[in-house]
Amino acid sequence: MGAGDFESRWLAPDVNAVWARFLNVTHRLEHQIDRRLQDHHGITHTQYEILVRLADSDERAMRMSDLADSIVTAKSAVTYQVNRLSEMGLVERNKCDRDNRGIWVKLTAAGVERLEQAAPCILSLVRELFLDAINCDQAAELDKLLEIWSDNLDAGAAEPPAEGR
Amino acid sequence: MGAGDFESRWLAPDVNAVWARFLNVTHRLEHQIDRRLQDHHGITHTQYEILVRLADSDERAMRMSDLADSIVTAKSAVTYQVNRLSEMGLVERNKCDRDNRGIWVKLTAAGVERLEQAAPCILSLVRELFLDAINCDQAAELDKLLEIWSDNLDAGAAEPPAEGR
DNA sequence: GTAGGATCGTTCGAAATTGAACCAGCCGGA
DNA sequence: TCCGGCTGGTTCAATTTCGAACGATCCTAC
Repeated sequence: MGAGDFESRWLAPDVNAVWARFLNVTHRLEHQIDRRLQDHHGITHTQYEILVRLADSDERAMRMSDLADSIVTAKSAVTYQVNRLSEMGLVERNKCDRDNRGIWVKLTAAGVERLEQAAPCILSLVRELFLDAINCDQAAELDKLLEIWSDNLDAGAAEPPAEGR
Repeated sequence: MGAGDFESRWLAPDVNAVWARFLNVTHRLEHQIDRRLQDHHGITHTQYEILVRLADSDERAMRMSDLADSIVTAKSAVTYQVNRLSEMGLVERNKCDRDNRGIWVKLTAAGVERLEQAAPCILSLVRELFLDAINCDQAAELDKLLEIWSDNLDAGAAEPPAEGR
């Protein structure tokens, strides 16, 4: 249904309810995962995500800004967290060959080990809370939705000044 | 960068990928909304959520702890944000009749007004990014998923010490 | 070459979030 | 009545995040 402008009935019942539920669920999801990670593995969710992205990459290394894009945070937050991980010895900061201003963040052996401890625990939690209980059709549907949303977000980010506010 | 995985279906292969995508999408979604709110309406997403919950409630008022449950944050964060909103004159802190230790947070006229300015803008963004592009079937499917996840989260939160594995 | 603009990563100050400690008021049972 | 435990909210220090400003490097056009 197109029909863009409804009047000041800003609380169209469905939109608001679904959206509120969505926010509630995603927040609680992240909260539980974060807690598990901190209690059992001594790292935050953000730090865990960094380790995962590194482990998934060729050479187990990435540039700072790719890391910032991948996770979705400000660059300064990545600097902060990578320093923290470096202090813990889970990550190594090296110069980037191709680009002298770049930093090549690399997973250390200790980093791999820590991740191998944490990942099964977290993945099983993710399955338990998020994936196990939904069937294939729902999963396929979810995947479609994620793709659509992702495209929408790309488009939305591309047109910042667009149209009459 | 996704690959077409049709028959491997859903199970083992890419829990990680779907989960990563989910996180990425939700973070970007919140980020864009937050930005719009701050740029155009001078409040953060958290503050906006507080105003919305209040507006949805009878008497346009709520207890602090209900607010904390509704949004998903620590109680101290609610204290902080409600103070901030109170300084802005969008919200009023009163004693609670029934319970002397309670605080009755109430939307002011200015709060209603501010919300009525912001809400259409935000809801249309939510529709644009999140809802418009999915059809009724998908929306229904999503709603089911949200319910399942919500139940899972309730169950997961209920059993803190037990660990199957 | 070289100037101009974009990109990379850090630094800094301000804001937000968290968890633990804490006080005060509620509630149940002896 | 009184006493322990529970709940509602606040405070405080510590952590994390953000955005803007910055120096350095890359890149393209001239």
